[in-house]
Amino acid sequence: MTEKRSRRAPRRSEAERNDRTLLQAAREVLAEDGAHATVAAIAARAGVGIGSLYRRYRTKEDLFQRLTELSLDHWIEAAERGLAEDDPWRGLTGFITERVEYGQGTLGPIAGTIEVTDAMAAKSARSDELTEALIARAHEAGVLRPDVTSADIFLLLEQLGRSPAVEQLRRQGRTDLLEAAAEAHRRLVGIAVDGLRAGRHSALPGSPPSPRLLTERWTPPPASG
Amino acid sequence: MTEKRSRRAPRRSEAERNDRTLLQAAREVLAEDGAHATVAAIAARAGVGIGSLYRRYRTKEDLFQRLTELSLDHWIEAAERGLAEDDPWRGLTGFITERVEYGQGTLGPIAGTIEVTDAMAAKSARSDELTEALIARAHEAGVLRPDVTSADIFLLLEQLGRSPAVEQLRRQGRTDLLEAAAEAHRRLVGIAVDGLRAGRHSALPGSPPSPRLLTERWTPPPASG
DNA sequence: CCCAAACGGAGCGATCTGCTCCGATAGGAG
DNA sequence: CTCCTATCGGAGCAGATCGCTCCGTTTGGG
Repeated sequence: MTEKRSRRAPRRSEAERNDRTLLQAAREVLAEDGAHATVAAIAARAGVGIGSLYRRYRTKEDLFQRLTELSLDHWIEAAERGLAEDDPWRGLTGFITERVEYGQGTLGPIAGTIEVTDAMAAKSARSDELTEALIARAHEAGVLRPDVTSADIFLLLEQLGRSPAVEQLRRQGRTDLLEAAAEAHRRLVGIAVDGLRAGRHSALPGSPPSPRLLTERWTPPPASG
Repeated sequence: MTEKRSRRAPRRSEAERNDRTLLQAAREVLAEDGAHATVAAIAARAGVGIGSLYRRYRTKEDLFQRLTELSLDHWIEAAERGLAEDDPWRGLTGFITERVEYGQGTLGPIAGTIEVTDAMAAKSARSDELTEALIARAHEAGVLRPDVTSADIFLLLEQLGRSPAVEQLRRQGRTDLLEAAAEAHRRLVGIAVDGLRAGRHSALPGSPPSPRLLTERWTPPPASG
C-alpha cells in the first residue's frame, strides 16, 4: 500500500485520522439530532473544518452512505455473535440489546433520504439473513413467543432504537440527566424483551406485519400523482 | 354567555368552528411532523388561512399550550376510565393502550419548548396522580411485575407514543402503507405490555429511574455557563 | 342593503443549510 | 533550514424555510 504515491504528501496522516474522526462524529451527531443533523455540526464535533469534510466526502449524502455501511457492518457482526452463542434465547436478546445500543437510531432518520448503494444493499441483505436465522433458531427452540414474526422484531428494533427522553434532554443541553435517561432506556428494552419470551401472555392484536413494510422503507417516495 | 356582545357579529359561528378545527389539525400535524410542525401546515390542514389562526392564538406557543391542556384532559379521562375498570390489570393496560394511541407523541416534541402555564401544571399533576393510583393498584393486586416503578411506565408511555415507522412513511407520503404500520405498532405495544405482567422474567438492568427525569423534562434548559 | 367582523394569503425579516472558495498552515524532500 | 504543495479552516453565498404581520376581500346578521 505504501507506494510512491506519497512523493508529495505533506499532511497525509492527519487526513487519514480525520477520516475516522468524521465518521464517528457523524454517528454521534446523527444519534443526537436525528434528521436535523447538519454538516456544520458534524465537522464541529469532529474538530475539523467544513472544508476538510467536503474533501473526504463529495456530499452529505456520500458521508451518510459510508456511515450506513459502517452500521450495517456492525449489525452483521452483532448477529454473528448472537448465532455463536449456544443458548438461542441469550443469543437473540444479546443481539437485540447490542443492536439497540449501537443505534438503529443512527440509521432511522437517514432511511429514505439517501440513495441505496450496491454495497449498502448487499450488506443489508446479509444482515437481514443472519437476523432471520437468529429468530428462526429461537422459534425452533420454543423460547420465543410463537405469534411474533421477524417483521415484528425488526420494527421493535427500530422502535427501541431511539430514545425520546434522551433525545429531548440532549437538545436541551441537560447533560446532567443524560446518563440516567440512557439507563432508564435500557430498562425499557428489558421490559420489551421480556414481552418476547414464550409463555403465558395475551394475544397480539391484528395480523403480523407485511414484509413490504420493511423493504419499501428504503426506497425513495414514489412519484406522487 | 349569549350576551349582547354580538351586537355586531357577522361571522361568529364560522369562527368558533375554526377554533375546534385548528386544535384538531394541530394535533394531527404535530403527530406527523413532530418538532418540524409549522403553523402554515397546521392552518392548511385545518383548511383555514394563517391569518385566522393568528387571530385565535396570539402565537404558536399559545396554540401549543392550549393543545397541551387538551391532551392532558384526555389523559385524565383515560386514567379515570382505567380506575373505573374492575380488573386492575385490564384497567392499567387499557389506559396504556389508549394513551399511547391518543398520542403522547403529540406532546413529546413540544416538551421543553413552550412555557408551562398554571393550567398545564395543574392538569399534569392531576393526570400523574391518577396514573400513579392506577399503577399502585396493579402493584397491590400483584399483576404488575414488582421491579417496575411508575417512572418506568411513564417513560415507556413516551417511548411507545411515537412510531418511527409511521412517521417516516408519512414523511415520504407513503400513505398506502400507513395503516399497516399503525397496526404493526399496536403489536409492539402489546409485546411491551406483556413484558410488564408479573411472572417469570429476567431482572431489569440498573436501578429504577429517578422521578427527576420526568419532572425536569418540562422545565426550560438551565442557563448554561 | 350595508358595514364591521372575520377571512385568506402574499410577503417581510430573520434564520438556517449545504456547499464553494481561497488564504493560511505545516510536513517532508532537498 | 527552505520551500513547495497537499491539506486545513471557516467566511460567506445562494437558496430554502419559518413565524408572523398586514391588508385587501368576503360575508352574514341587523
